[in-house]
Amino acid sequence: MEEATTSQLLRTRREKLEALERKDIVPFSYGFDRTHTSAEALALFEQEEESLSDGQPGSRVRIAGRMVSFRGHGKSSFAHVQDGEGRIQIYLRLNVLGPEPYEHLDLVDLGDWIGVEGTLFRTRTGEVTVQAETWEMLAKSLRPLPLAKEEVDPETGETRVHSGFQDRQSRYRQRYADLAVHDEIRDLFRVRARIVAELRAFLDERGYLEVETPVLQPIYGGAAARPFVTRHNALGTDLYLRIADELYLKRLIVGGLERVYEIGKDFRNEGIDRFHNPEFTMLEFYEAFADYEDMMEVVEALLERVATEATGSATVTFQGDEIAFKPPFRRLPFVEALEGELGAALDDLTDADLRNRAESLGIPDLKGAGRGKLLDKLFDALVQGDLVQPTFVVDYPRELSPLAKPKRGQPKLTERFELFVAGQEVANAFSELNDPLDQRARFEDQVRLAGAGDDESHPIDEDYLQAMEYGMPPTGGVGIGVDRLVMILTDQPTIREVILFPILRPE
RNA sequence: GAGCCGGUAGCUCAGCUGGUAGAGCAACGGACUUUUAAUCCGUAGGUCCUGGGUUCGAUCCCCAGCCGGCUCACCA
Repeated sequence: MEEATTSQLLRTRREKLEALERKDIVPFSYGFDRTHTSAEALALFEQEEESLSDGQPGSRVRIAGRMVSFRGHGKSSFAHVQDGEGRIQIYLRLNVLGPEPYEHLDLVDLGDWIGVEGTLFRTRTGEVTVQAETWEMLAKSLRPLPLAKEEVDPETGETRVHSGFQDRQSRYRQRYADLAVHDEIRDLFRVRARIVAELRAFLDERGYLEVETPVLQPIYGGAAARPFVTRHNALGTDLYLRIADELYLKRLIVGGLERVYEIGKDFRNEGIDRFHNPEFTMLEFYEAFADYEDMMEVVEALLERVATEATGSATVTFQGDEIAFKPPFRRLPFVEALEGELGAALDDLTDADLRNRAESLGIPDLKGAGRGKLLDKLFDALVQGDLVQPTFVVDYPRELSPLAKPKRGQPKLTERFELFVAGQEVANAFSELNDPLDQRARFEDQVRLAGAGDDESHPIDEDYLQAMEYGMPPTGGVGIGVDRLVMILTDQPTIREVILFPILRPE
């Protein structure tokens, strides 16, 4: 890389760097005593302007940031400096700065970090600006940023972009440049942080304890997915990157931590598309003495609050659909929804009937699929996509839910719900199975499925069963896919837009 | 994994079924002390994704590969 940087643009910047050094100007400084952010400086002048007499300068400020535009006019120049809160214009005059410092502006490029000290004033065109008295180089940029140049059409108000940084691949691979150049991308990730902070605040207020459980696990479980495998050299053993936090969090419930939650990365060794990244952020929370009905209410309150705090409204627009996070959300029993689409009672349909229906819908890969998987596939194909408004699909078949308690009065079903929004699964929850004998039987069913070719079924976790044998209180548990929630709340079409560094094939 | 589309200057893109490339912005030199898409004059900048093939000649056509986008599949 070092030797390949022979392009004219890169060479020019190296030469400027060398010229700075020859003039004993430190190109990479050690700090800068900033007194105001750009936003603070602008606000300050707005506030003090009235009390200033004509021509009297405003307050003295020291601002710092990245130079993102420069307009030289001979003996004076204008530039914009961008910091974490926005941009502010600086005005540089030969007779204010002095000949040498003004000349040295020739060695500044767009993208350089500079610090400026000066007084605030308003230009003829009305922009609050820092009249620079001194400036210093904070960090030289040796590579041109793909800075866009925008013009707002005075008649239509439309913004025309003269150049920019559009290529998705480049944006994701060089997220630093994407962020440096796009205000809206920085804002997006601030909203994401706000969403996560609100999730925490909500749970903290309700007495949930935030915990951390292992990412490296000797046995994976808690979801149906293929894991990543890694190797611990000293132990001489394989470990799995977790596919869910579930089984460890429920061990903590056994231990008497009655409300726990974890926000962390899960890893699933599956395909990548606009709703799936191999590592993704999951929130799971568990509450002793609650059942899935209680958890639906918690989820409703949580989402209404997070949506409101993050976006200003409980109603958001996602890809053209208005989505209202207004409790109560619709409840739709799984079996009822599926029977409605199939036009028959599930009890009247054999596995072969279901398989035929699935095949006629063109659902592939049905080899080794048991009744549970067939039902699930049919649900995905027939029902899921229509669930645009927040909808709790409730009471899933037992075969699909090896960690959920049987439904009271309907033992073929479980007390489980998934929340669908915009046709996508956003949350998954149950009345947690706390009968260790039943749990062992469910695990054994899973092992049989694995034997039949289902490579996503659970292995038996003896330690988890042991924990449950000590006694696990009735518990409600919920998992929420944070990235998908962020997508919906920020109206982003792909999960990659809400993950700072999404997975790409290595270059 | 399959289908379709794409990869050309730092960025955004154009390039006629073939004659070894252009624009805007950015850059460089010059003029300009309140501009804001600054303006004006001038200059430079390319592994046309990679490797083969066809051809007198390939950014263009063919084959293979790499990377990406979209759709589908996979993903309780």
